[in-house]
Amino acid sequence: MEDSFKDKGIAESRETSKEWGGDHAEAVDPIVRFIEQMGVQAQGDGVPRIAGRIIGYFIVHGGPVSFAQLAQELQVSRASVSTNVRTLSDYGMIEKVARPGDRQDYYQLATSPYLRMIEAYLQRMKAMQGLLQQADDTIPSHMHGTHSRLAQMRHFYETAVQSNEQLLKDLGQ
Amino acid sequence: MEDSFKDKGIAESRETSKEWGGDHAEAVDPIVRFIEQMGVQAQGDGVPRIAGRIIGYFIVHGGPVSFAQLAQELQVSRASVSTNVRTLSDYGMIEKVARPGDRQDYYQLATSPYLRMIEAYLQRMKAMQGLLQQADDTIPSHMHGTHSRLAQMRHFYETAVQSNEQLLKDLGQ
DNA sequence: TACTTTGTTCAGTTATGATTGAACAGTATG
DNA sequence: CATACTGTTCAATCATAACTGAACAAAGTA
Repeated sequence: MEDSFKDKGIAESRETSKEWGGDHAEAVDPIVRFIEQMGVQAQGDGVPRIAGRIIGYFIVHGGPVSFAQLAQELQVSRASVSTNVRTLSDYGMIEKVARPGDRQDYYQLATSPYLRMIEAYLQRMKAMQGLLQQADDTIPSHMHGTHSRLAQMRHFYETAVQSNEQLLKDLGQ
Repeated sequence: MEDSFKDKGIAESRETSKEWGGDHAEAVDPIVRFIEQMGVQAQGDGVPRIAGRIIGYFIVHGGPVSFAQLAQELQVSRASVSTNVRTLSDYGMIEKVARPGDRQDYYQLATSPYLRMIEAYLQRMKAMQGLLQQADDTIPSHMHGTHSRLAQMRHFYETAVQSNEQLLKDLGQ
């Protein structure tokens, strides 16, 4: 771990903080706060909360982090760490790193974690394009209104895909 | 309704088609197929299935469609039509239209339904930017690694937001 | 060999949000 | 006025997916 706050974990901070039902505005550790917000944001984006929290954790503590550490600090089961870490790896947002003489798995943020998000976005748009193509091919051609609206929609996705592919290029590599 | 296929509804097509468990490749009406696929796609994008099906229905049958018609053709409760139609309206993807001498609510596809999708996307990205800003403001400044990663992430969202705002302009208006 | 550590898998639980039926309010129409 | 029609609201149900504990496999260590 590269930061000076060696072991400032979530679990720890939680223990020392007061009850949640407490009277008023709790002075929450900004780090815990950030990690939890990442979880919520992820949830809102249709991604598992834990995955979001893991990314948040990596943003805070960049360096290689062990599997066990994630489970402990984020207070989630090893099962959840396993599945979410795999998802995030498949996604290309984090990557496994080896540590000589240590049997544990270590992970760290990928070099360009965000590009992958765009790629996933692109992929969903392309799925939609396929769907539109198929509709265009199979729906009776005399339904002019339908085909015209399909064409309009296709144009939209065409443009959006191009724009995001450009963005991908602009973001380097 | 503008198309020649006056009343080719989903409900109807369903009734006449064979059982779902049937032996082999069912020859599904391409229109029904498209509408259902839109539902599935929507679901995958974190949008209620019914909302996706409604949009699909409007793409097929552009013209003003009545509230009751939606419930009937898509075979869903009026309650679901009510909530989803409201959501889609709020979103700006469809709009209510009046019909002289008819008490029912009619809806039609908005002029640029897709722009709104991008706008919603932009909004979520801006929420993330706010979150990052806050983290940057509150996390102790001596955590250099953290701030550096936050900066990197902020740069990403900066670029992505700009790109999508440009896309919005390109798509007219 | 027996024991520990580490990660995965899977069946079961829990949480969340979509969908519905029924009750309701408003409005027309006889 | 009574009745029918239209859309909304809300409590309850249902479906889906996140999350967990426990069993397990692999691989190290004693």
